[in-house]
Amino acid sequence: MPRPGRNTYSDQKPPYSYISLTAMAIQSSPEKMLQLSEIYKFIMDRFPYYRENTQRWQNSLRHNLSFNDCFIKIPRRPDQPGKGSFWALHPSCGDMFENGSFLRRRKRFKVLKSDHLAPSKPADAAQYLQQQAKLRLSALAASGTHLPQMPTAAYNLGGVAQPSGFKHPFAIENIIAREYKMPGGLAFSAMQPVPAAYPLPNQLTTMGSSLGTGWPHVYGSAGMIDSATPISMASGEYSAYGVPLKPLCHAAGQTLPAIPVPIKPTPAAVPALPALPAPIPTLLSNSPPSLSPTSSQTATSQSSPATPSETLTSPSSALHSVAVH
DNA sequence: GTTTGTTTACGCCCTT
DNA sequence: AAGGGCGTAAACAAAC
Repeated sequence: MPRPGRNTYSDQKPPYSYISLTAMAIQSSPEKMLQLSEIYKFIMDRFPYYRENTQRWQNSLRHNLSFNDCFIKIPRRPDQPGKGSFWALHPSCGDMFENGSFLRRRKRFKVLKSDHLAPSKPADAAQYLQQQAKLRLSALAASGTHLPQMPTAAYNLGGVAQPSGFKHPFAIENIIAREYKMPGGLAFSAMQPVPAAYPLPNQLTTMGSSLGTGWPHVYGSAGMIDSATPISMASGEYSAYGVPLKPLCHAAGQTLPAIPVPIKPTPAAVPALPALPAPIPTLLSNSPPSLSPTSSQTATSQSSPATPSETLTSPSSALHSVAVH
């Protein structure tokens, strides 16, 4: 394990799983979706450890992309040929990581494969999502229920803002933010890791939000994606994905209840999702689980039957996914 | 031929 | 000890 105060961290393996790294990469992108090669690049740019043995870890990473339901494959548009698809995070996978920490998942994110309530046609799916979202929003409005905790908030309808609460030091926004928020956009020197140590995983349970100010194993680079840049959701900037809803379902052949909503719908896809707010707030800006340190600890020590994934405000909540153990 | 994606298998480690 | 998460290897297929 990397130890604090050693400048060799930079070459040591980061304490993040491939799932975490991939999620970071995807979340750091303005469009919340990346091609495989871009994910590779993100990781290699930031984590020197992964500049070696690329065959090994990239194979593992691909395995994770395919194996884990939390990643969804978004096909290219027919008019934008190329190799490979785009990868995005499943809208409901936000609570995979405890307190937003990307060290180790609390539970594995799994999409239920049988859901007779879920529509099978893309058009139906859109309506289904829309309906569910409305229902849940209505329920919320009626009850005054508090908003959900985690990244599913990225799919908040109407851009309902969450108060900025406790952010786990290993949460995506913290991990990524530390880099590009360097004054003047300075990247870390390759041979001069930041002095402060990053917290060891086993320290997490006692860590406060003030910990982990340095990320010696993380380098910035010229190739960094500037996730701090305000995300333009102008429809004219929509890029590659045709977003036929069906192909979004992970694993061909599966009749998935989960219909990943394109984070940034193409004009072509908009008609299919008429009621979905086009600009979906970014995960980075909304992901912080509105957990106080106290509540997060509670969530940690006692996994209540009602998981945070069962949120009530977003279309994604209509996606019948569940964290299974 | 290379890259991308899927699947299976195995072992290690941690939590329960 | 059992179960689950994770990392790794490997085989295979499809797309480019």
